[in-house]
Amino acid sequence: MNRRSRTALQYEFSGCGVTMHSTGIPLDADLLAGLSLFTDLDRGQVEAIARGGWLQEESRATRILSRGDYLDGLYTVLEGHLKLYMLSCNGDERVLRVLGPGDSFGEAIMFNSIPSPVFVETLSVVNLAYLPRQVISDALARSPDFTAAMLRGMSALMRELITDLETCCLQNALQRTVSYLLRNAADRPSPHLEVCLPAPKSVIASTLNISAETFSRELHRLQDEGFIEINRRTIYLRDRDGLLALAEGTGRVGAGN
Amino acid sequence: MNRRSRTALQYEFSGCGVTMHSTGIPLDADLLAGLSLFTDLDRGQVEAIARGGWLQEESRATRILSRGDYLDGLYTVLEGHLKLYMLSCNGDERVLRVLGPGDSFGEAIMFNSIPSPVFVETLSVVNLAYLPRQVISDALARSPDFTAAMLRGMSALMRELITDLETCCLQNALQRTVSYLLRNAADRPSPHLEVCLPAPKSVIASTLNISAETFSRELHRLQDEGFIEINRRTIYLRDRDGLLALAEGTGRVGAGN
DNA sequence: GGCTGGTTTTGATCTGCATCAATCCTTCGG
DNA sequence: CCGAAGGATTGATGCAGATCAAAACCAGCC
Repeated sequence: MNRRSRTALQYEFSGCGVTMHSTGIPLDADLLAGLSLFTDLDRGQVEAIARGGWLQEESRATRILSRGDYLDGLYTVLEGHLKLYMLSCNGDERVLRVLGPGDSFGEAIMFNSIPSPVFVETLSVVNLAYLPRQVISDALARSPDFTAAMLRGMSALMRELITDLETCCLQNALQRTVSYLLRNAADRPSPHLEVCLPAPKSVIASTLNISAETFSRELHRLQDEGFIEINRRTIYLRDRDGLLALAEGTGRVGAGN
Repeated sequence: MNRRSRTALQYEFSGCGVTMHSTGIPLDADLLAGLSLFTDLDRGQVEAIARGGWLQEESRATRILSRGDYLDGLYTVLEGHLKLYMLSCNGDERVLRVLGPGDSFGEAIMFNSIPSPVFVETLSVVNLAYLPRQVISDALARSPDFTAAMLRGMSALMRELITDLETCCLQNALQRTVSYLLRNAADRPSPHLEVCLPAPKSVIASTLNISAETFSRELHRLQDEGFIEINRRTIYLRDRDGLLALAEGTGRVGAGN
């Protein structure tokens, strides 16, 4: 079950200097400058950050961070996708979120020097920028804009976590299913009301914290009532307003009796 | 359900000879300096912050913040306790956390200029420091230590939210109860294994996402098995290792048959 | 075609916890 | 001392969703 893999921690112990590591691949400052966290920085500062960090290329299904790990820096995703998840004591996996380019992780662990509460694993080939704590601290001290961007980013994350908690604590299985559909249909242009599940139904169910069976049942219940139409992994929304009402808890769906 | 109460208790004290801001009562810099957020600041900076903000005295059961509200500053608790909670569509209350002296709220709303996803209400008479955004921004720009403290605080909050998610998604009622006890006993010096609940049991139960009845039952089950001892709102941990095992899922507790 | 491995569906059953309801136990004010 | 009003406890009952089990579906592949 535990696929062993090399993590960034290897670098931390490889040398005693804070500045450059012979093991690290240099970062491209242009790449960094495009990320929202760094847009407010001037060129020189981005270059300083790029010099202080390094690129990490990871293959698919590599564990980057385990529960309990410490981190003396943070990661920013340059390319690819990762999942951030927790494990229950009996091995159930609960995916918290999927990270993509521009997302960061490790801030909370770094700033507070606490062990990671979560696992992070690649879902594809991934390019990461690793930025040691000192580099971040320097940038914070030098640029109020960077500080503001950092605080905004963490605030946004907190907001998402609260939404997750809300979803998982005070919505039932039907509402969670409907919310998911609406959330992911919203990405598409307005009349194009279809959702293509990016993963097996069992994985989607896991992110909604319901069993695959229940997820299937709820979807088919929605289909029977004419709210949606299911075709393999593509789901067509036929009655968006009805679905919205269901998500709010104001709508009604047949009890199946 | 909504107990209306006066939000302007402050005026009773307005005649004490201190000149008033039109907006509020001046803050005591000494009080602020004692809070973890401000310990790293030098005296002059704390005084500047105190001058920029003001004291807000609130009576019990007063709503400070509602879902959807915007906030152009943040609150720090000086005295008393508040609950930060969400409401489901059918009116069920889910308490996210209980705030006490030294805790802050509103950062995420302020830094990101988003409407509040949560409600905040006093559980007792409460003294709050309100600090406008500009005051905080100035302090951040002036003091890297303050920035660091702020980031640490937000990181700690995020950590707690993740723990909450973990608690509520992959632990059962007994484990949640035990985890709560262990988490809050850890604060105290090592041999002093007692937990004093900062709020009525029903509020604590809500933060654990279980009903008050279930919470009571689990506590008494633990007491019957000799793991803890209950005395009003104080709970003595008698078998910490046993409790740890229970939280991990490796321990066993009598099924009551 | 038939075989294999993975995903989805469907039905039957089980169970943890909520909910409802009654009682008891504290404060606290008069 | 009584009575009222919140908590806290305890028991009885119900239900949403998990779990178990089996079938159906759906590739790809020899």
